[in-house]
Amino acid sequence: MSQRHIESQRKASGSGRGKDGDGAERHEAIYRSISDAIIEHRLKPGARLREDALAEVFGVSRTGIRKILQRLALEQLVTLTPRRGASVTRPTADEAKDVFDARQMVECGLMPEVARRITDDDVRELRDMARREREALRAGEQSTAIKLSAAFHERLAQLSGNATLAEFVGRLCSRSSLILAVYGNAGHLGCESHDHDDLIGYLEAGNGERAAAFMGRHLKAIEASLSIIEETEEAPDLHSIFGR
Amino acid sequence: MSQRHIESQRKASGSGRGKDGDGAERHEAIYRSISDAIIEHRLKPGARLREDALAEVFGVSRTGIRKILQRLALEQLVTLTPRRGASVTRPTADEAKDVFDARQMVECGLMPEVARRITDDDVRELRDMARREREALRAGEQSTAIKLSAAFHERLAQLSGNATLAEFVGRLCSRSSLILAVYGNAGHLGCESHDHDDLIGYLEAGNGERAAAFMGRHLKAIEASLSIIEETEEAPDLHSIFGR
DNA sequence: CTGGAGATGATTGTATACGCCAGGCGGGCA
DNA sequence: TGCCCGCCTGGCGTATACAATCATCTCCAG
Repeated sequence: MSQRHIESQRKASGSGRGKDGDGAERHEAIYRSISDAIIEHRLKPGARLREDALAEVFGVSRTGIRKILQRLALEQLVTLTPRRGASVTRPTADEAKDVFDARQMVECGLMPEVARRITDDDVRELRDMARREREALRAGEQSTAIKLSAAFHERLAQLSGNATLAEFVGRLCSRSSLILAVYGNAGHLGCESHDHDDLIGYLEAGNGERAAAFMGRHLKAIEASLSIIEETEEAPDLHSIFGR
Repeated sequence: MSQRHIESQRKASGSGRGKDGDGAERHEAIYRSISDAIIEHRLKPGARLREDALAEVFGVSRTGIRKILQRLALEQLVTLTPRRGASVTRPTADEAKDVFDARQMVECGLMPEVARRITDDDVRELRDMARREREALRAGEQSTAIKLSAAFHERLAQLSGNATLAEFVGRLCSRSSLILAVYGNAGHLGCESHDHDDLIGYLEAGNGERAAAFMGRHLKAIEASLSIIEETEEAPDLHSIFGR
């Protein structure tokens, strides 16, 4: 028992607490680690996630890993095939369309309410997020930029005051990140340079209609930038598709 | 090991298979059993769900029950408090508002697409569902009526062809059922008599706009029928609020 | 009589052990 | 030589055992 816990110490990067922490918090941290790795494309779609390996890396037993994996599966970030284990979800073209249609409906629909409720503090926060995203983009840190972009959209949804829809948008953004990993062009990242800044401007002016329309175009632009040309791929791709 | 499986036999109501089935299917069945019980108000908000008890009732070990409970928690049908176990979620007034706002946005937004895609077979199926719901209502079978009503809305969303949004609507409907259990008036059930039939009529005519507007009024009517007068209740209510 | 502290019991959280199934591989046969 | 069948191993699914924690009850002191 103790051996494992000792193992876990080396993983706890920066965590000063000597024991193994609260447990629940550790699981949350692990969940976020894996989730971030997927969203940032450090774990690519199709990558297999073996329970034993994850359990060893994070210094917990398979039980905890299984719980986390199931949560990720429910959010459709990983796919759980009955006796084959977990792997990072590889979205289909249909799913991609569904996700972006859903975002179109929900995120645009939320804009008027956001414009109505937004405060100066919120505007400041959003501008800061947009700035950091731009910086990451300019620095070539794609991983960070992708995560920040998703975070921006999610934060925006939260400002509507509807927690249920905000959570939904959060999930859609996560899945969008996966979709970008599969169908996105390398050089052409999700959100364009100052789209987000322009959007903030409309919201700050209280113009929900303009914001909604702009968000619509913004999402359409992202979707259009995807190259949804799936299937009919050669042997080497089969290799990666089937995970090994 | 075998003792437990023998125990499970008595539970498997009507299940002819001698062994313990596929396992995954059994879990799915248990999940649906609990989910249905909650949606049909046979398990009331606040009811505690002890793992041991459930494990014994369904003839599986706690491990499987935990998995199911966590899934239900992610769908917000049950609440998992850290070391206190699981209980049927008691929605707050804010959550109720969020859920109905979300339904307003998504379900109405879906109507045009549904009107565009609906087939004669779909219409037949929907009419049948509406008829069964009316019959259940007339027979005084509230549980059945509630479930059928939720199923109707979910099926409707599925007809849009967007699986992601359909799943979301399904969850919203489940939560709505919970909300009705807490804030609904006894005599005044969720969906009125032939609202659903009228809605089918608009869809069959391909009139998405009318259908969306009608759906909007339909949901508003349900929401308005709620008596969202929470808190400031006397001692006996405190008793039930805190679950024991 | 009341408030607090300790012990006890109940219940969840975690880890481990075992069984099963699928896929891979080697040998045998056509 | 090519195909098919059987074994074997790796990894998941489930159950059980253990440990930790919180609530409650009781007893004692003020």
